[in-house]
Amino acid sequence: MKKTKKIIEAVDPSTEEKIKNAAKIIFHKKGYAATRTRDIAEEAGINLALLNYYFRSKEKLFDIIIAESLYDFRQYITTALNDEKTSLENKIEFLVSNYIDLLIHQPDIPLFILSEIRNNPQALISKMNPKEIISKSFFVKQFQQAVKEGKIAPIPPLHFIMNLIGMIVFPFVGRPILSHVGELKNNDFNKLMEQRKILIPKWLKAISQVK
Amino acid sequence: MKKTKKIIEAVDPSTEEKIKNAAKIIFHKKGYAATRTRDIAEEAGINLALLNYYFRSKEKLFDIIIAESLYDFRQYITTALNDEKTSLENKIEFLVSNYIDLLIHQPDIPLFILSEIRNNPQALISKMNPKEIISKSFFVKQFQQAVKEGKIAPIPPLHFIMNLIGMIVFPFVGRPILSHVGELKNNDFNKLMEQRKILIPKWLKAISQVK
DNA sequence: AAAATAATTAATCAATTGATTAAAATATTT
DNA sequence: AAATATTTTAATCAATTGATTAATTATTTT
Repeated sequence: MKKTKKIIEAVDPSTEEKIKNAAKIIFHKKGYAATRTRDIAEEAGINLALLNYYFRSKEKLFDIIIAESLYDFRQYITTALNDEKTSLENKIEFLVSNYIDLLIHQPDIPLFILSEIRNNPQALISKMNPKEIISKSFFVKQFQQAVKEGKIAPIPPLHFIMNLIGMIVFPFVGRPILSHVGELKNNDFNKLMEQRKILIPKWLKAISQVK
Repeated sequence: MKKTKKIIEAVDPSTEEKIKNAAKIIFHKKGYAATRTRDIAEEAGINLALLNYYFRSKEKLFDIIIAESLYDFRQYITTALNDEKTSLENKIEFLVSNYIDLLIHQPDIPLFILSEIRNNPQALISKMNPKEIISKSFFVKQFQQAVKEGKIAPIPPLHFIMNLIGMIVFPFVGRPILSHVGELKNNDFNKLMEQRKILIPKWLKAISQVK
């Protein structure tokens, strides 16, 4: 890393990648404050000094990890919300299904992002810029059109968003409690989430008829 | 605190209370790991040593705070779920309304509990013992009866619980994002939550008809 | 092969932080 | 009022932790 960045990445990204992968695991699981750089080094199987050698500081490494997490998080929403070819219903089905898939593979992302936002709301929110994602989306245009046509009850759209995201995300955030209540094994939980891929769109449809 | 505990509490609880109140604010806002005992002392306006004088350690103080938070959290559910006089519908209305009231006054509780559970799942879950609360509740008996009678679609009850708690809790957990998306002022958010007191029971009813 | 560059390690530093101590101030008891 | 007990404070300690340094090993370039 001393002279040119390009050379390192071309030559041998393995150490750098090892650190990033380890950092992602630990940061996601414990959050910024509870994470020790020594934990990351141990998880990565490298000397502690290498962490600073490649990433300068804990904070800079963290910034990279959370930026990538936010990117994943955004990507699944934006692509789903902006397909101009699909109907409103299809969009919801697509969004729910993709989102649950992401969370099955990276279940710690929501609580990680939400608790880091708590510590530093402005910075992180401006990075994910959710207002623009949603308000400028093709989805919202279709939604407003559906309200106009009387196909959807005229409640504030934010309620719909809360219900949509909440029904997807909350099970993952509350997973330890829910697994305990339902005596779920690892796989049982995922099965329930697979069911929700089908059910949530139906539920949202039913909800949108309530006045 | 040196000799008899009773005397202190009787004589002057104010310092002890100041510390507890400050600890609650800081722990709720930042979580255990990110909280410095010095932050608590400053918030309470007392000398740092007094924290250890009254509570021995950061961890013991934290245990007290989270135990009380869990107690509040439980209390609102258990009382609502176990009134044998009310109907299923009334119980849900009552639960939703009470719960939202609690969260309007203590909006940091859910994310606080959820992120601390992430760090120490077994200990905290055994303290709140959600399985017993729910499975032994009168509510569940009524719910199962309603399914039998065909009044509710026969989906796993856990889905219903996820939706119920998720619709109540998620807005508070995702509040910074949602407020940004909806350009909400402090009071706007609370107004939406007041609306949800009425809407969530209706939505749950609509959902329970979906098959 | 020699020189130069990059990666890795062990040792150490400095700041932070939870906790303690001994003395001072305040309140209570006799 | 004197003696005793309790509360509060300033100073300090010891462990943790993010970060650096200087020396060593590995790799690349000439």
